This record gives sequence, structure tokens and C-alpha cells, in this order.
Amino acid sequence: MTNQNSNPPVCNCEVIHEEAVKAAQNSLPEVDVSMKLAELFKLFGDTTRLRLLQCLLVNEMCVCDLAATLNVTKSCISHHLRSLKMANLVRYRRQGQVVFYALADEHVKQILAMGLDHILE
Amino acid sequence: MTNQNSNPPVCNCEVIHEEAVKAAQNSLPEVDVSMKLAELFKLFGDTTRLRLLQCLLVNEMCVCDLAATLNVTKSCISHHLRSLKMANLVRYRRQGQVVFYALADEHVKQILAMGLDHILE
DNA sequence: CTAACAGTTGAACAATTGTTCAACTATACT
DNA sequence: AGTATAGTTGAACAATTGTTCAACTGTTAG
Repeated sequence: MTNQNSNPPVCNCEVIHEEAVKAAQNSLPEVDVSMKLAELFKLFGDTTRLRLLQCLLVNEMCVCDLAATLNVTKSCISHHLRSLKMANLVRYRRQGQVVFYALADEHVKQILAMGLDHILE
Repeated sequence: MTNQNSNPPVCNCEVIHEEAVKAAQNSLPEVDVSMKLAELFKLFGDTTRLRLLQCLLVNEMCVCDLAATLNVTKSCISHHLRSLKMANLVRYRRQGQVVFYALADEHVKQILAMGLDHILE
């Protein structure tokens, strides 16, 4: 979706407040930091994945249980868990055929709490 | 993307840990709360929109300046600002032809800080 | 009134993404 | 050995989404 052509669609409007632009440019993180951050928040930006995380707030759970709770296929859960695992948001332990997933650390709880705080005004 | 057919693709696997499932179901918020929360995080889940918010951490800025800073069209910025406005993440004031945007409250800063905290381990 | 510029809106298109299905791997139990 | 169940993987498809372009609205200055 991003437009990263060699010929960027630069805004050719007049820059009205040059100092503000410079201040912003100086304080902005490197683009790849912003991208990583966006990737992180993107993971919280899907209802199924979000509810999956909310499940794990309570218990560690296996794929099968999560699928049953959220009413989607095991495959779907597994795909989501892979993304969450790659972002270090969940960890897992295998016990026989069953793989139990749990939140990786406190960050998830805090981020979810902040979000809830906002939508409840 | 969500599959909301009348004939749901229910997972027909055996539920292994019934108590865990019940506990999760009881603690899960209403679906529409999760959806609202996901909508919120989705707004943080795009690089341009995220950097736009990061700009506003420093100064209030007008559409034109944001477009110049982020190297996209004014239209693009305006679309993003509309979403952010609807989610009460930014507010604006008009001054002549120029519309200045600013963060609506402290939530944005906190959420961004939490996120950065996570990706920096 | 007209010209110029800041911002908004909606259509259009490309790109990304969430989900399922089918096929696969892994572990456990006869 | 073989069978059953938990989980993973990748392809495929529908749906969503980010961006631009072009046309529009609003405000200011001549």
C-alpha cells in the first residue's frame, strides 16, 4: 500500500511553517523504527487476534481451545499465533501433542489497558 | 476479511480443556468492545499514520506541513487525519485557511511509549 | 467579483491481509 | 507397523485499506 517508487509523489505545496517541519523532522525516529512500531500495533488491530490475546490474559491455552473459544479454525489461530510469536508477544511450550500458548510479558497487558482506557473515554 | 456467514466455519475439534475455554469466554469483553479496540490499534498500525502522530507529539501542525514532512500528498494526510479525528486521537483548530492539528490527549503518547518500550526489548 | 491557496471528499487502483481448505508434520497410543 | 489427534504450512480468495488524482469547498487578499 505504501508508495515507494523511485519517483516519489512529493507534495508540492508551499511549506507554511518551516520551523515546525524542521522540528518534526528532527524528532521523528528512523523510518524503519516507525515501521517496526506500526507492525507491532498492526497485530493489535484485528478483532480475532486481539481477542486471542485477551484470552491469554487469563490462562495459557492450546490452539484447539482458542479455536473453539473464538469460533474460527485451528488454522486461523495458528497463523495468528505465528505472527504474535514472531513479534515476541506470545511464547509457547509443547506438552505431548498439545502446544500451550501464553503471553510473553507484561507489555501486552499494558498496551491493551491503555487502549481500553482510551475507548472508555 | 472477517467471515460472518450465517453458516459459521466452526472448529469441530475436541475441546481439550473445558475450564480454560469457559474462563476465557467469561473474561472476554463483548465482541463490539474488542472490535472498537481493534479499530483503535489499527490506526497505530500504519507507518504514515504513526509518523503523523509522532510529528504531532512535538508541535501542532497544519496539513500542508505534515504532507511536506512525510512526503505524501495533502489528500493522503487529510484522509488519515479524518480517521484519527473520528477516533478522538487528534483535535484541530482553524486559523484562516490553515487548519492546525494536535494530539487530543495523553493517551497517544502513552500508547506510543508502550509500543516503543516493547520493540526496544 | 476573481484569483490563489489550504483543506476535504470520493472514486479508483494496487497492495495487503484475514480466513479457509487441503495437505502436511509431530506426537501418542495400540 | 498403523491410526488418531494437535498443530503447521502454503495456496487461494474475498475483503479491507493506503494512496493518488481530480474535483470540490472554504477562506483570504486584491
